[in-house]
Amino acid sequence: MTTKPYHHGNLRDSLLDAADALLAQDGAQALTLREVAKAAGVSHAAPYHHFASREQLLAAVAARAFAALATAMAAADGDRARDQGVRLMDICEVYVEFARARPAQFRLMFGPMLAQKAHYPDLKQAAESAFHVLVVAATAFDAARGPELALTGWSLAHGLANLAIDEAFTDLPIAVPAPAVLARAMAARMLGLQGGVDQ
Amino acid sequence: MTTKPYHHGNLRDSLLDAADALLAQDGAQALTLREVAKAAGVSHAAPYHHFASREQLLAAVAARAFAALATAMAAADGDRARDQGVRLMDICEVYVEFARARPAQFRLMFGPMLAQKAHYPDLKQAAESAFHVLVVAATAFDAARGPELALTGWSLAHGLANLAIDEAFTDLPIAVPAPAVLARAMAARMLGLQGGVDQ
DNA sequence: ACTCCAATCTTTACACTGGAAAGATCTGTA
DNA sequence: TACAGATCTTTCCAGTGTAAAGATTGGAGT
Repeated sequence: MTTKPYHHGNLRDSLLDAADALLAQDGAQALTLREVAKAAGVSHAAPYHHFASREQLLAAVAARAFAALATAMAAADGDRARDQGVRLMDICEVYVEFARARPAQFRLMFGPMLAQKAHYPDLKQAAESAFHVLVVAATAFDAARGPELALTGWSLAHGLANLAIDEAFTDLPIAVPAPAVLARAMAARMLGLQGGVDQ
Repeated sequence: MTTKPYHHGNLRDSLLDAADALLAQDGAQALTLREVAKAAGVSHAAPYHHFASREQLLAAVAARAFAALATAMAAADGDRARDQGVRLMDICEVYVEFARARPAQFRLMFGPMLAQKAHYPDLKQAAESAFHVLVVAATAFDAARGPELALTGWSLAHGLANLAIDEAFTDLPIAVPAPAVLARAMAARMLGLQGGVDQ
């Protein structure tokens, strides 16, 4: 039998992984440092040697999630052969689907807990690198209106993503298409292309 | 000297008021039931005779905030003489400005804490009544595309509001107009009107 | 090989939180 | 006036984040 070593060896990453897993189950609200520590197989105070506080741990988790989002958005933008407008629609769809696939992570990224991102430089930079993908794609579509399109597209995708995972669209007195469809339709309208959902 | 009565008399509302005030100061994260009780001048267990849990108290606060938002939106839509498109732009602007004026309340309304609104019927109804104002205004603007416009406008305003209070627009490598200006410009583009921010 | 230091992890302790339970006080109604 | 229910307080408990101090380990320099 292999006796457990005193030193974990890779505790920092293990804690982040454990927190990620627990997050998906119960949401950030119910995430406990002690549970994270237990899941990683260490004592409840061990995390403090890698993170100054519970918030810092969560900020690190959120930073990793932002990196994943940026990667997914960049992948959607990756196929340079396609039409530029389609690529922007793809980015919006990926954004919304990311939120729907990882609602707890998405809420953590933008939620009130880490609202003052200025306190977490790494987190802020990770968030900006994701936005940067959108700015570049929007500028490629229309150099003059690029920044405005990026802001509008971000707002659109962000609002849709939030409302979708909050289930604000369920039991509404009007017919609502699937989020992914909505994302493409809204993006198309924003770009001045045809392709509205109702035609 | 008037000795304090054993019965508070209007504790439920006082608790909601106190919670509202504390919310604006420190955010929902830091809001403590015991502080709320102290602010209302009662013992720390008194709130449990009016709210089953901390979450229920916060849900009630959020429901009141939704009612206030619906009122503000209805007021923006109130002047029936104006152009229908302008009224929709007004609603979007009011939505964003509400979030900026009461960020903590706004985050509470849509945040993860009360994500499963199905558990709080009053809250859900209050949220839907606010959305209803938008649906009616959008349908008045364009009967056929009303629902789609309402969903798009809501997503747009909601995303912009969230990003604005998260200060996601600060230190961005592009020039960003004031949120209220952005709200009007985005709404105008969505409606197919002129009035983009860059012209 | 030995020493010593710094990093890593554990143990112990504390203040604070949300909530349960039981008792005290008041208010309306018969 | 008696009493029943609503309202509020007191007391208590488990769980949480975090601080502090001690135990264990690996590695660098001699």
